Amino acid sequence: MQEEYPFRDIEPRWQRHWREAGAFRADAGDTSRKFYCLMMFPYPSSALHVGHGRNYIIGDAVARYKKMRGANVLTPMGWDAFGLPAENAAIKSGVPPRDSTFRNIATMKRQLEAWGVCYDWDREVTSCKPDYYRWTQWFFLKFLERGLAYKGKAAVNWCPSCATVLANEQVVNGLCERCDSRVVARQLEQWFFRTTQYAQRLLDDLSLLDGWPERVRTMQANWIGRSEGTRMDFALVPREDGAADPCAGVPCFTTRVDTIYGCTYMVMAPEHPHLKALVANLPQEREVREFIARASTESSLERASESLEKRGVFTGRRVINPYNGAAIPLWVSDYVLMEYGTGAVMAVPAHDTRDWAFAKKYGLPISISIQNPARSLRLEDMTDAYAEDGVVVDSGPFSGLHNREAIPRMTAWAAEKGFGGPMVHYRLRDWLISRQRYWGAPIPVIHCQACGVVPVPEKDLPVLLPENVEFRPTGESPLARCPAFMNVPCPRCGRPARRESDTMDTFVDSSWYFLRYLTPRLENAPLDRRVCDAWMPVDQYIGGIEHAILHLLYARFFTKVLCDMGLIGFSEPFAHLFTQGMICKRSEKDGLLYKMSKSKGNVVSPDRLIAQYGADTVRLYTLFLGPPEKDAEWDDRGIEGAHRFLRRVWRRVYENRDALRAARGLRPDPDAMDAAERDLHRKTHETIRQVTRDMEGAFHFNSAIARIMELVNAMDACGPAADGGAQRKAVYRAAAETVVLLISPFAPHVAEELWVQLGHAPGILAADWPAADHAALSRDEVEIVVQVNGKVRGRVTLPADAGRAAVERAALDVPGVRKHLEGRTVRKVVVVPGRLVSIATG
RNA sequence: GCCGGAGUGGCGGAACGGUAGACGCAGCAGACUCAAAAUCUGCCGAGGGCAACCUCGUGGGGGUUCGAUUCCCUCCUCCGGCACCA
Repeated sequence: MQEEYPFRDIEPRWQRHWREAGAFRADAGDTSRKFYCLMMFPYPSSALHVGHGRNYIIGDAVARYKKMRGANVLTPMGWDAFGLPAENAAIKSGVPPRDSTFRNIATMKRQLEAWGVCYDWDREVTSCKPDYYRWTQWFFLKFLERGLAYKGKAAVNWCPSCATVLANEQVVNGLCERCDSRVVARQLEQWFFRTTQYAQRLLDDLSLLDGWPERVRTMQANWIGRSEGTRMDFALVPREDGAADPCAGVPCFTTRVDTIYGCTYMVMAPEHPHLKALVANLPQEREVREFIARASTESSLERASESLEKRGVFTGRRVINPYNGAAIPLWVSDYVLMEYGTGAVMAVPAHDTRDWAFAKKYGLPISISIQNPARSLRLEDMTDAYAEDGVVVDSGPFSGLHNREAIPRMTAWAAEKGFGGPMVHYRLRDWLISRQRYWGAPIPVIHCQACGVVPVPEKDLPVLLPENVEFRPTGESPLARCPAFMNVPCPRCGRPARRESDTMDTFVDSSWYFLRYLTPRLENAPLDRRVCDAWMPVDQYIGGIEHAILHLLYARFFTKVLCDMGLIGFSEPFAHLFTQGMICKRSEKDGLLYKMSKSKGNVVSPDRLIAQYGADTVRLYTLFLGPPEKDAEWDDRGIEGAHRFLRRVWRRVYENRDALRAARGLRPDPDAMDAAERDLHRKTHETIRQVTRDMEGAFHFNSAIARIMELVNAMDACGPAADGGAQRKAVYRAAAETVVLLISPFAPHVAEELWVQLGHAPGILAADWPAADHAALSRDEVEIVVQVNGKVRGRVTLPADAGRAAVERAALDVPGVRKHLEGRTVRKVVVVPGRLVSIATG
């Protein structure tokens, strides 16, 4: 054994040991004590930085801890390997996406290994490999069969500068994430998954996810955005010229039907499908068409900007308020959105702020139909809409009701009269999965002149991505310019046909990878239900908060669909979710804190730090930074402290090697200990208790590590002399072994090495996690704090079993306490056994 | 605007309603050393006092309690999510 901590020698050696021993290979057969520990699989972008590391280090610590607790742990890893960055790199550098992706995978795999993070690599999955995306395509076909996949026209995010569509998450505040150009809407034929069909179940089942952070559940609930209200049809006043209309009426949705008697006009979105027909050949047609044209050129950012005054024009048409029969004007304005509700709203300026502003601007009538509790609302005093609750007034048979009471009654009335009724609306929209991009799973359908959209027969899967494709960004999928790919006979009629050139959103790939890990090499099916049902749900899922909505919602949706199809027997994929905070780093330029990322140029590579300090130091520091669910600031100086600590642990074992060896087999005997030994013995077991609590609870590894540091500090106060007593050695050895065991999930290499140095067989993962001995936690004497009027005025040491009366008597007798009681009468004494006495004076 | 989360030393952060600041970083002093590094020891919220000690202190204000960083009300600030949502 060397005096200096030889991490450069230890770490590669143990990494090889774990790999060769298959230390992380799960026992596929026995799932009675199964623990599926999953980390979100990464996108293989160039290389990992220490910010990424947090995710893997947390997961590895959990997996190691669970193994020591005797669980059959499954920790697989794979690659979310399709995606835009590889393709953009190909446009820039000419390196094919496949090449750069596999090169990046090799780099990241090496980095993970150097970190000492272990996986069952036999189960590795790579979403861009045909044996994986074949099944992604298969799921698409199954969705298509069940009517859950469909093609429809939709507005997509279009970046004019990159000449491509962007995913929602690539649009930041209306700007392209990469080039900061304004994103505009474009109408394109797109493929969708019908997520809206599952909106209610996705919402309801959130209540089953009590192992999820509350905030993630809240975010999902907000995203689904269930809103209960009323639907009603406004009949059109027929045209004077007698011309026919495309529809009999205009449906609209409201959550405030109680205000309907105050409705003085109606507003349509510029994109409303019937709008142009409604104004055909009217004097207003020209103005309306100009308005529509102008609205269509605006970016969503411009349209949504609060500062922009809402504009609108009168359509020349009127509609009938179904409640009171009033004919009211129909306007078109950009403050109404086609994508929410029905694309038309009833406007109640007296009780809606936006309607108020619009009515004021265009001189539209305003009419009060809800009174405040004081019944003091007067139109001439109002400076804004009254949107609060109140009493319904001037509303026919509903006048006099409280507005909250009126809502169900008025809704029922709509149903009774047949012009509307209750309606539930969701903010959630169908999932747009088309991408006009090359580096994704091709959508497996064929377009035939005669037969229309024809699914690729299952036996022809996978639809392979062609190689040697040109990547010029033109807005059309690169696949469309690849004749060898595009031209195929129609599977139905045999005539020449063309393949779909869009590929699938990469979130489709990541919606089922956790199932593929369970039978990664299965050839005739994507999964095996028996194996899935035995291992699922994932016991602990660990990933970044940035996936709180998209990935986690899509994966839940997929799981429910697969469950409905009978492919699996459970409907929620992730029982416990842990979302770690981001690692940030202060910018050298402006001194501000930014998320560590390549684009911000503030990344810290693990490679150099591991070379200089070792993986255990980097791991320990990463976990010690702060509570893992919170963002943390990376400061290179702090890493010295972690290294110093490991060096100290190493040296303590080295310095005391003779005593430690001599104590093998000796058991600490509380009856034979002196006071210092008993303190260390107690500290050892207190540390076990506290660290175990941190591991089981909120994963507060930072405080777990602090506890272990305290134990090492305590060991220094009770060092064993080479010729010292047997008890001293035994207690010290027990403390040292405890440190090694407790530190092993965080700093596994040094723990493995010291475990062997302490005379154990290699393989600390097979050792039992220590258990706290309650007898060791007890004390003969306790220090009691004495408070007078809430302030600490003294302490007294008493036998632990002293009775209340004795404690109180002793407390009142402490000199510092007596001083503060002089001239006062004791009003009340509270005794907290073993802790304190609180005295209140009159 | 709505919904979450958070405000504690110079810094990261600890504290089942019970001694606020554990643990670490940075800093200061000392030991060892020719010297430095490493290591070890001590100090390290603010103010007052020769000292024993005293006062203040967990974003502000109020409340519950013998006792509040912790529970309740209210306000302020910051961060995150959603947002012309009808």
